[in-house]
Amino acid sequence: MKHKSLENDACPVARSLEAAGDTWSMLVVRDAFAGKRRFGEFQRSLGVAKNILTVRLRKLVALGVLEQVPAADGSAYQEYVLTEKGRGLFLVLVALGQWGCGESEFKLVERKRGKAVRLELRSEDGRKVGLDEVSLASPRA
Amino acid sequence: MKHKSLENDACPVARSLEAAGDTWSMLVVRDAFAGKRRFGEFQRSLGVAKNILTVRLRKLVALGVLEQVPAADGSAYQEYVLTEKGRGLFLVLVALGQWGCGESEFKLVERKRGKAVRLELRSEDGRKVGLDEVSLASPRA
DNA sequence: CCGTATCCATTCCGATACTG
DNA sequence: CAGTATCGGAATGGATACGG
Repeated sequence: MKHKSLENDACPVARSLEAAGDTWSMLVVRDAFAGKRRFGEFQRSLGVAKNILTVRLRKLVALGVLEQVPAADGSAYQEYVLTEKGRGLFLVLVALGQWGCGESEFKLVERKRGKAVRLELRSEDGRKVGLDEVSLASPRA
Repeated sequence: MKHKSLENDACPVARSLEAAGDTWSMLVVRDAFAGKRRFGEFQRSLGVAKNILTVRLRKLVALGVLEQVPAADGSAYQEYVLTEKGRGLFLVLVALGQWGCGESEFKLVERKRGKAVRLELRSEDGRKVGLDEVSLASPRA
């Protein structure tokens, strides 16, 4: 049977994995957040085969994470920039980064003041909430 | 060439994708957070082939996300439970869930008070920080 | 019930060559 | 530079059969 597409799964986590659930997509997004826009920039940064990159870029465009805009330098090519939806993946990226660093040495700073910023769970009234104090009431999670 | 392992990549995002960057691993983790522990529970919930599940469980154990413990019911089998490290993936799961729901209808509640909880960026002194106010100063991101 | 083993189809990925 | 085309090998996934 064909590999099940998660795109229409009831669980939002599963749906999100459509964009995050392969080796390269999130790394492309990471590079996009780092300001990369051109095919060659992604290709050299990631060391991915060009045909694979082509497919991934197309998929991210189809998912509405990236959009193609005419190159700023007047060349005949496209640049790939994050959409509003794509920028929403920032929290996912930060969560992955924090976890990969064991919760301590991940460097995320507020531009204006240069102070460290962290990802946290907060209740509606702004109180900090611990990982073990919450329950997931999401569909099929 | 062999598929590049991200395990030793300089970027923490890339390293985390070793655990999150395939179709099934994060869904297994999601189910583990939902209280599932047994091979068959995962298998029926995910509809994944048993051989693939075996491989994924082994990988998550090897990565220190899950650990095997003797079954509570005295059967000869194992149960798979989240380690401390594995529980750290909760923020990643929440980030994916929030994104999949377009930032609104994701249900995460504080157990004690039943109030909604959200994932946010906060500066060291507790101020809420917007997505566009921060910069990533992480290696290779 | 909990896996392991095997087989086969599909997909993914990397390398290379090629085009404009 | 920015892709497209093609190829082969590796990994992934599904189905099923089997054994503890």
